[in-house]
Amino acid sequence: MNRVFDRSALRGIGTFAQTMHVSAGGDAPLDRDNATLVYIVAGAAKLIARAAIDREQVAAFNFADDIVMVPAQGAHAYLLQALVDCELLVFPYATLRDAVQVDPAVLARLLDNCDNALNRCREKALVLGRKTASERIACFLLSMAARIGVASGAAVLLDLPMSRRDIGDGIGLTIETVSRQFSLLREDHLIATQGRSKVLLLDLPALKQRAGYLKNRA
Amino acid sequence: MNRVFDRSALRGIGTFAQTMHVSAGGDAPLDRDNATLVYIVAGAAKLIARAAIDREQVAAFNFADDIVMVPAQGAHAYLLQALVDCELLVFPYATLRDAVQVDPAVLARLLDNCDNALNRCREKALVLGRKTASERIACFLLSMAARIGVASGAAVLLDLPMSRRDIGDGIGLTIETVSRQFSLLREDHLIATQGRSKVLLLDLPALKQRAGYLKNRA
DNA sequence: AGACGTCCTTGACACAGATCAATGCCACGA
DNA sequence: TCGTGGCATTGATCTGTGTCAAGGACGTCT
Repeated sequence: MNRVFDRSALRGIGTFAQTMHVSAGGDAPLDRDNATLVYIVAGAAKLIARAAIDREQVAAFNFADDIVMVPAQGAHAYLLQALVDCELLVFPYATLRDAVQVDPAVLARLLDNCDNALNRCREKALVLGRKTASERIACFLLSMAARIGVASGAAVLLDLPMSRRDIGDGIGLTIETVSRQFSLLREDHLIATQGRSKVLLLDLPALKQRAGYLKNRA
Repeated sequence: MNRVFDRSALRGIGTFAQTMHVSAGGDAPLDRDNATLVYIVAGAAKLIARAAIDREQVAAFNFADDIVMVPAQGAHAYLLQALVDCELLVFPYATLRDAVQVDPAVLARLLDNCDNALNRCREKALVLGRKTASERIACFLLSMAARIGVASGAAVLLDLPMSRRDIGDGIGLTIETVSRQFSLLREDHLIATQGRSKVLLLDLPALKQRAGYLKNRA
C-alpha cells in the first residue's frame, strides 16, 4: 500500500497533527479561518460547500487514505462531515506546507494528491454543468465503482455510505430525481439494489454508455 | 510581483520547458496522454472539458501568470484554448514534479497554485450545482472583477476576453440565458456594457447580494 | 418481536431555463 | 466608408427537473 503519510513521513510532521474522532453525521471541528488539510485514517466523509443552510453542494466524497484540502471560509462555508465514524489526522495547511519542505518527496505526493482532487473536481464541474440527470447518476455510480467498488463476477458491488440526499447534493439533483433515476436503472436491469446502501452494477458497458462519455476515444 | 516561476526557479527547470505561441482561438498542442502543466506568460485562455463536440464545460479561465494543470484524457478530453494571442511555457507534469524536488520552495508554490485552482473549481461546482441563472452571472462577474478588474472610481471595469458562449460554457448556461441576464442587470443599473467585451460593474454590493453568498458570515 | 422514526419511492403539477427562430449590432476587411 | 459575417439580443414555445404531497420500506431501539 502506498499511503501518502507513511511511517517515515509521519515522523517528521506528526508534531503538527491533531488526531480526531468524528462520529457519523458529525462535523469535523476545523478552523474556519484557515485552510486545513485532513488525512482520513479510517471512515468516509463528505466535503460540503454551503451557500445557505438549505443549499449545499457536496464538493467531494472522501474515503480512507484520502487527503482532503478544506478551504478557509470565503464567500461560502466549507464543512467536512462524517458519513460514518471517522478517524482523522488534521493539519493546518500553511504550517504543513512549510514544514514538509525538508522532505520534498512528501511535498510531491501532496501535489499529486491535490492534482487528483482537482481532476475529480473538474469532472464534477462537467457533470454539473452539462449532463442530464440520467448521465449524472451513471457518472456517479461509475466514479464510486472506481473508488470503493468490489468486483463480484462481471458485476461490481457498491456499499454506499451516503444517503440519496448526499448523492443529490453531489451531482446537483434533488433526492426525488435521484430516486427516480435509480428506479429507471432498475427497470432496465443495469443495477440491482439491496437495502438502502447496497448497489450492484450489473452492466458496466451500458452504464458507460449512459454516462455520456466521449465517443471517439483516441 | 511574486511570479511562481521567477528567474531563479526557471534556471533549474527551464530545460524541460517548451515555449509556445498560440494565436486567439487556437488550441495549445498538448500531449493528450499525460498531464501537462502550462504557465501562461502572456495572454488569456480557457481550459475546456469536452464530453462531445457540442458539449463543452469551461473548467477554468486563466490569465497571465497563471499556472494551468491540464489533465490527461480520461473519460473526457481536456483542451487549453487561447482566448487571445498567448505565450505559453509548457512542462510535462510528472517530469517537472520530480525535477523540482531539488527546490522545495518552488514545489510549495506549485502546491499553493494547485490549491487555489482546486478552491476555484469547488466554488464553480457550487455555482453549477446549486445556483440560479442570475446568481451565476453575479458570481461570474465578481470572480472576474477580483481577477482582472480595474477600479474605476466606485465601479470596476472589466474587459472580458471571452464570448457570451464561453461565459455560458463556464457557468452552465446557454448563450441566450447569459444575454438575458446581462439585459436584466443593465435594466437594474447594476452594470453598463460598452461594445461586446467591456462591462462596468456599477454596484458591487448589489451584485454580491445577487450572488447568493452566505448571509451570516462568521 | 413490534413499533417508531427516518429515509426512500412514486405521482401530479409548476416553472426556470433550454430550444427554436428572427432581428439587430459590432468589428473587421476591402 | 461601406459591406459582410459572426456574435449578441429578444421573443415564443417546450421540456426536464424541481416542488409539493402522500404512501411505503428499511433499520433501529426497546
